[in-house]
Amino acid sequence: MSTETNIHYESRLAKLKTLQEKGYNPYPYKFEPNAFAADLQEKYKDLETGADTEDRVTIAGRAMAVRNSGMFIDLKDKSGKIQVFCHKNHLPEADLELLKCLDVGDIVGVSGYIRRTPRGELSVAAEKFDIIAKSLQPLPEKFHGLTDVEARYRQRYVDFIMNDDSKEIYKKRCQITSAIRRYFEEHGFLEVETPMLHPIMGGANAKPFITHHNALDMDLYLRIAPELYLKRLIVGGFDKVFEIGRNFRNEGIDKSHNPEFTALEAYQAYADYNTMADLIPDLLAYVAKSVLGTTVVNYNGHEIDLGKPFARKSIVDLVKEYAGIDLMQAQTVEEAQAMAKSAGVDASGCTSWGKVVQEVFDQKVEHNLIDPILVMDMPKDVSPLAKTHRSNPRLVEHFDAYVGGMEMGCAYSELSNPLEQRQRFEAQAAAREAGDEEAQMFDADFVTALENGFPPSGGMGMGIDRLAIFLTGAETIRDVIAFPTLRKKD
RNA sequence: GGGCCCGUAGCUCAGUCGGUAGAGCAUUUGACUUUUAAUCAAAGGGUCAUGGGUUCGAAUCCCGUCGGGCUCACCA
Repeated sequence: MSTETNIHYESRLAKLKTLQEKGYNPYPYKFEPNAFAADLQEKYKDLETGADTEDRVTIAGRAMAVRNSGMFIDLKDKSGKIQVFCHKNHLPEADLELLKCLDVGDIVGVSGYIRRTPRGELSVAAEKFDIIAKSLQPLPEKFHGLTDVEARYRQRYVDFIMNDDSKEIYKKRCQITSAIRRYFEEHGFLEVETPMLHPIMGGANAKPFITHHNALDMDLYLRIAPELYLKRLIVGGFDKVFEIGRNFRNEGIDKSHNPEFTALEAYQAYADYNTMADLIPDLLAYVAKSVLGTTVVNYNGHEIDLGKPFARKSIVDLVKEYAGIDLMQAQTVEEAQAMAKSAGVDASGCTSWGKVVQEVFDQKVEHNLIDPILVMDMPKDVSPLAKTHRSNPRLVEHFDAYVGGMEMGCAYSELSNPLEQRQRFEAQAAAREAGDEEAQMFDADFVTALENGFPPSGGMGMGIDRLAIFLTGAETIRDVIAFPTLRKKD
């Protein structure tokens, strides 16, 4: 961990003072480059070794390496890297003096002409050199870089400076969000914002963060999902809406879970989950194509083509296929648990038929779902906000989308009957009463909203961080979040 | 939260059986000057995460605490 008292800091501070004593400001207001490293590398890729040009450019970036006492500087800007060549023959005396105060990590601005050195390195031969941000902290060693996992996340800016992979993954993640926005806007959806402070938590089963509003003297939950508010907008006549935003869940942290994560939810009136079953694969293919340039994704050694139609199978059929038991034959929890046991799954903790189905699915099926698939028709009791299945009252019209063995998103035919919604909430409240901390709370105003007339609608949700993991091949959710949650250091 | 493992210089890492704290890069000084992890010479840099214990003596052994990793549970 860097401190303010190490020898590097002292040395850099002394150089900063030297600069200031000379009347030089190493923290100017503005500097305008007119070229970027990657563009220059491309434009001059055929320039012969040893050749000079008359072409003059101004570039700016971080000095990543300094050789021969400043004669050669590797400059890195947002686009890439280019060498700066500082020779006394082309540089004013004052600028040569500046080089004595240059450290690796400083941000510099350089004007000069393009040449390719005899060793074949495209360079800007400096005719004007400036330090435009003096860095007081040493950069990690150039060869190994910053590899300490903790340091990488605690000082993510250093990680991004040193590790191009980290930067590339985060950049792609941002492009994914952008592509999702574009997709929905192109399809007539309105991007909306709904509260993150909820008086009643709803829309998902999860443990919440609780905070307090002083003036109202009221506890509030950081939202676990925006669903119930987005549906209120559908009632209000916004027929196609989507929201991209943070959800907060007070649960464990691991490779695929961060306490705050970004979710997409979209709702479309006069549609059902079949509409969403068409939309989700289309969306995923669009995003992959936008960000990766192809629908074919290599993930964990598997080649997955998001451009092909997604399989659709019911969860009960999948359980039958992978666990060899037909849970539709079980009428009670006990029968279902017995069947689960015969398939080697301990479902003794499950309090309902649906939870047994879910448990067997989690243990026997989920990890096998590498190719994209929509797992259709969930048990009713695990999904209190979806419409009862039109052909089976034990199920709801709810599917989960799996890609690469990860649950990527879900969709429902949204429950629109206020009376049924009230009953489902009552069942959840009873489960909550019985000790199920994650059962949903009764939201009376939401029921009132439905009583005002909620059109038949399809809705979907997707975890953007997980999608980013899948599309970038990131090893952990921390790599697709700029500043992942960490324990306080002190 | 449970189990296992880790924490030594700014960074990347050695440190044997418990016996004076090490290297490379980085820094400083000097040399060199069309280098590519530039090179050469020299110097400086440490509360060995932290607090206790055992011991003549602890980076090393034991216990607590803090932080991290893996994993299980919970979960998207």
